[in-house]
Amino acid sequence: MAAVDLTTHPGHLARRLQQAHYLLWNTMVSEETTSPQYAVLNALVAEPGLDQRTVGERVGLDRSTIAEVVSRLGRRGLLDKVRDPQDGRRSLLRLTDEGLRVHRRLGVRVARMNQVFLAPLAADEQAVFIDLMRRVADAAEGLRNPAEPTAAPG
Amino acid sequence: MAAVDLTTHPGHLARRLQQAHYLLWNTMVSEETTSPQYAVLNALVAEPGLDQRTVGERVGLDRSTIAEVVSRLGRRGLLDKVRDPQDGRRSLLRLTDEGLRVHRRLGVRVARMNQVFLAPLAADEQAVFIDLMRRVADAAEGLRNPAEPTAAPG
DNA sequence: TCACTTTCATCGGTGCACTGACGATACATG
DNA sequence: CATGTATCGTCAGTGCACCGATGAAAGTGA
Repeated sequence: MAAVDLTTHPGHLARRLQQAHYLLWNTMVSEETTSPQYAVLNALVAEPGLDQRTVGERVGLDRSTIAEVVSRLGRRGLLDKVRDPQDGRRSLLRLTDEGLRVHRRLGVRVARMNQVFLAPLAADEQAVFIDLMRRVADAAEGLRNPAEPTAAPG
Repeated sequence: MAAVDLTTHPGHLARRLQQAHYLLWNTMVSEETTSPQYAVLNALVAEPGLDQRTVGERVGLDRSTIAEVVSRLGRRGLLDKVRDPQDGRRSLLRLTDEGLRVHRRLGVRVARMNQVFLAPLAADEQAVFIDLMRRVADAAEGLRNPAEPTAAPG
């Protein structure tokens, strides 16, 4: 009695979606470099020397998680980490040549995987899907950062 | 150079979506009972006495993960676990009264949270979103189970 | 009856993700 | 300069999610 159909629950679907993507990534992109790790590499390609916290913010990882991911990437020699001489609290990150190589090599496979992932949808549906996911994710993340008022608050 | 815009990558969005849902769940539904745990409770409300592996299949958890989730629920006294006398490999699961109570109590909050989660979308968009997520997730999971041919294959 | 194979649960290992607490550094005010 | 506040990184703890290996139980076939 009172059991619910979870296939209509967006949260449950989001979880299944993420798991499906995880598996697809493992088979089509890389078994060594995970999707969050690739996101970090990508952020540092765009902005070399960025500090750790900001990288985490860019890719959607909190401070604890970005610390672990960065630690793994550093252990594999894909990035260097140095204290900011201007601000001793910050860690500045920069890709090594090997990090750049890995990022470049994975790029093609990531694009292929995205195609396979979205293949069940028609082209116009794919665009709608991306848009809807982004709007929901943005809104939910906005609930967490409770305002960030540019103008003066009340 | 060659950095990519991750906000157009469905996998990255799926991860952010799942994280957003995780946070919303924690604040609006429960800090003790997680979303996967609720899914297990729900599956057992629908089919009491189901075996552990099938429950995992219903809610999208592999054998290792369902074992851990069931272990936590059992430790909290929300379900009972007994060996199948007909098949000594299987574990049969059944909710306790407390498990039923928790499931019933969370139902209302889950519905409220789903509304908040989907609030940024118009009503018709919400239906489309659910449909698209389900189709992508189903297809990707289908890639894993390599056929299950009902009729004779080629 | 005796292998062979399949299925289920468990265990160890890895990785992501959160919370809460901590120490170090920086900044802001008096 | 000293005190208080905010920020950054880390650590400990919990939970989900995967893989591969192992062992127990069941089924299959010679």
